[in-house]
Amino acid sequence: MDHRCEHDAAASVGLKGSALAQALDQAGSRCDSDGQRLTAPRRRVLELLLGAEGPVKAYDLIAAFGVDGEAAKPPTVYRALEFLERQGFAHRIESLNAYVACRLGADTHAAAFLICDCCGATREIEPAGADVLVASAGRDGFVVTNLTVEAHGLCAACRAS
Amino acid sequence: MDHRCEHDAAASVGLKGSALAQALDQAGSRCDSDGQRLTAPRRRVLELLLGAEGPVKAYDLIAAFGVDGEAAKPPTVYRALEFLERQGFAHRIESLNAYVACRLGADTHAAAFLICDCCGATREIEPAGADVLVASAGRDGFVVTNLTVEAHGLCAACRAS
DNA sequence: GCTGGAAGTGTTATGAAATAACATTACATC
DNA sequence: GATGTAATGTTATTTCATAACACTTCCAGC
Repeated sequence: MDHRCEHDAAASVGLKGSALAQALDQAGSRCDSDGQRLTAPRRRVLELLLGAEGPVKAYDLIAAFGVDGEAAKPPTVYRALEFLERQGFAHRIESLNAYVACRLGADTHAAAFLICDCCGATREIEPAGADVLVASAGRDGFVVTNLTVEAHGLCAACRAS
Repeated sequence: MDHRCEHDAAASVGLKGSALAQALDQAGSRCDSDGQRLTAPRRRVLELLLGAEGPVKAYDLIAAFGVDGEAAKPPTVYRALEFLERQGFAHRIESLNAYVACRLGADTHAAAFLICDCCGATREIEPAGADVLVASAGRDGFVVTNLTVEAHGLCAACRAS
């Protein structure tokens, strides 16, 4: 989204150094125990997402992929993103065409996002009220397998200024 | 979304003839009283959306725009869509990159969608539980201006077969 | 009725996002 | 070490959306 203000509210701080390494190792372990493989490109994309301060566009990942500054081919990154989403390590934010590392750590889960249209800060939250919607849909015979909840608006910091 | 089954569940029947004309006139009246203009291209795009049986891709609108079969230029349709969304006559479905006419008639409102990944049927519903989410966000100082809720899954018909 | 500004449209071109298709390589397991 | 599956590499293309600028329409105020 377009940043209309100058606040650089870093809602989710990017991981660095040992914290980053630890998060990656955790992801690796979880893949192992799930019979999945956190291969090099997948690990690299997750690393980029975890290190970022907010949602990242696919083509920014593509550009940043190579440690030497060399870009990846689009399918490389899109495949990795698909895997990371499937495993619950990352989420796609539909209304931004962007991707974030999952910050709630739990297993595959429904996610919701608060997206400040002013500073761009994006916070992942538990989707309050989702159970109500799923139940309501269920009464109509509709089974929800995947739920997208994205709330745009203004964060506290941007409202204050 | 890809239709994986053969059900052609028409969740929202496309309007035709006098029903369509009436819906368009109603939209025109509401624009008048709101100081807005339902110009020719806007009216045409709304007509296409109302006549469709489900979500429509922007480039399908572009292709179908000319009554003589001639395509429109992309900005023509995208501008019209932007207007229709702003006025609450249409919604964009982020997870499909597609657009639908609003079926709930009310003024600008939050919308939610149940999208069957099998037959493609898409139903607009009142976003049950949205109040909970908005309230929850509000407690954190976040003011929601726009809410996207899209539930993917299986509709009753597709589950049955 | 002229005029000036805002809103809307037409048009060309381009940018951004995502995937199709097919060749090749890694990896487990038998 | 043969075999099948999963994952990756690579080229090309398709799909989705907007930038930029010229032109027209509409209407409020003179």
